Amino acid sequence: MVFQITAQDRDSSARCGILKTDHGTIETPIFMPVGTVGSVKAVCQRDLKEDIGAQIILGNTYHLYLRPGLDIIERVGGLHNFISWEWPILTDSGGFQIFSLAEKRKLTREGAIFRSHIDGSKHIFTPEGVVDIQRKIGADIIMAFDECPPATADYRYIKESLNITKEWLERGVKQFRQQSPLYGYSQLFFPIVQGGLFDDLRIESALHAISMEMEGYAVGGLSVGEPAQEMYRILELLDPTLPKDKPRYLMGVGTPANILEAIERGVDMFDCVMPTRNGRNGMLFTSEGIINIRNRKWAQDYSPIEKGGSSYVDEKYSKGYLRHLFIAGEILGAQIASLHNLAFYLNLVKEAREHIAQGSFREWKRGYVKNLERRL
RNA sequence: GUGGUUGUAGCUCAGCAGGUUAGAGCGCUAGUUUGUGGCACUAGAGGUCGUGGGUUCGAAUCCCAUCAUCCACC
Repeated sequence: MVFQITAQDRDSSARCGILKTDHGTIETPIFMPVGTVGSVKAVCQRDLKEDIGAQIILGNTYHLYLRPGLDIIERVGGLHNFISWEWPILTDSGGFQIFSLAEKRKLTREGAIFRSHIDGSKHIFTPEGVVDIQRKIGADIIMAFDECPPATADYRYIKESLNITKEWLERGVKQFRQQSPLYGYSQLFFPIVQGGLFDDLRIESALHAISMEMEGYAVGGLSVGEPAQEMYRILELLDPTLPKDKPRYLMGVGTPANILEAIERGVDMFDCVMPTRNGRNGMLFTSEGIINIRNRKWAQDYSPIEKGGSSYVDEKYSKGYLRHLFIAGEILGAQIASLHNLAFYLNLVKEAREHIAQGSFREWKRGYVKNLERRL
């Protein structure tokens, strides 16, 4: 049993759980900071762990495979050792990258042929190969290699794509079962549910994924441009279909409101570049709403970034100082904003956990969401 | 004092054999960002072209004067 439900909300599908890995347990619902190339951009590992309490971070198969390369990671005993992060890591398979690098890729049944964005060299990813790569990277949770079609794709395209994703999943699972971990700790394998915005394809994909009997399931292909309501609809559709006793991971989502709405619909795990990417560009998530710290109105605001915020930077530095750092192009600005935003996200899911445990999740969420998207 | 140089957006400059609403970079103002090719991207504001005359259908552009600037020589 790697996943245990510890609390179930009365009037929604929201629940709390504990996901066990050999690098530590993860309390769900959880937000996982994205560390694509072995670094959560602009945030050092000590701050991630000791200051804001990150429990698990992401790496990316596509990026790590290209740079620094597997031999370098393998020789030091895996990504944890390489990047000095001794807690859980999940690696995305690179399916999304192949999709977002559309001009340079070529999909075949065998796999995806693509060119490196770094040096133009040609590579092929197969479902088996991607499992092997993630074994070498040594992630605690490894993801199936899927095709992530655009939101605008029509039924026929999505159906075709799903056939490939299903076949690739079976091959990936087979490979995963045949190979053992390389570094003495166990690894989990999560299939990815696709199917676009079409109910029958989503259900088909979910049932197929469930038949693999893995320890957790991901929902992919959402938040790729469709309205949020569509995403919520799909989650509601999948909620009764996916096994209750396994963690559900909604890939790439999202805004604070997206996350709370998804938690209500039974999702346990999230990742998103938004807190770090937007943070680097001067956008801050606060309990009062969203602020663009570069705006002139903050120039002489000497109040803390966020009073009572959960990172030390929140009270240590003023908005006016942070604005100055951004206007001056100082790297410290990106560091402070990234840490603040991640702290906000991690605190968001922490509060969600507390309210689920207390049975007050829905009322709390309703009030909270109103403020969240407000622009200050 | 004499000869020459240069004055165009907040800054640095382009435009000058005369011709529609004078441009660029940076800066400034605001917006975008959802399994990270991003200290990125998009948009906007801002100029009596030193000043005053003149030539011309038409002047940032040609002529004269003047002011400022820098250089060289007395």
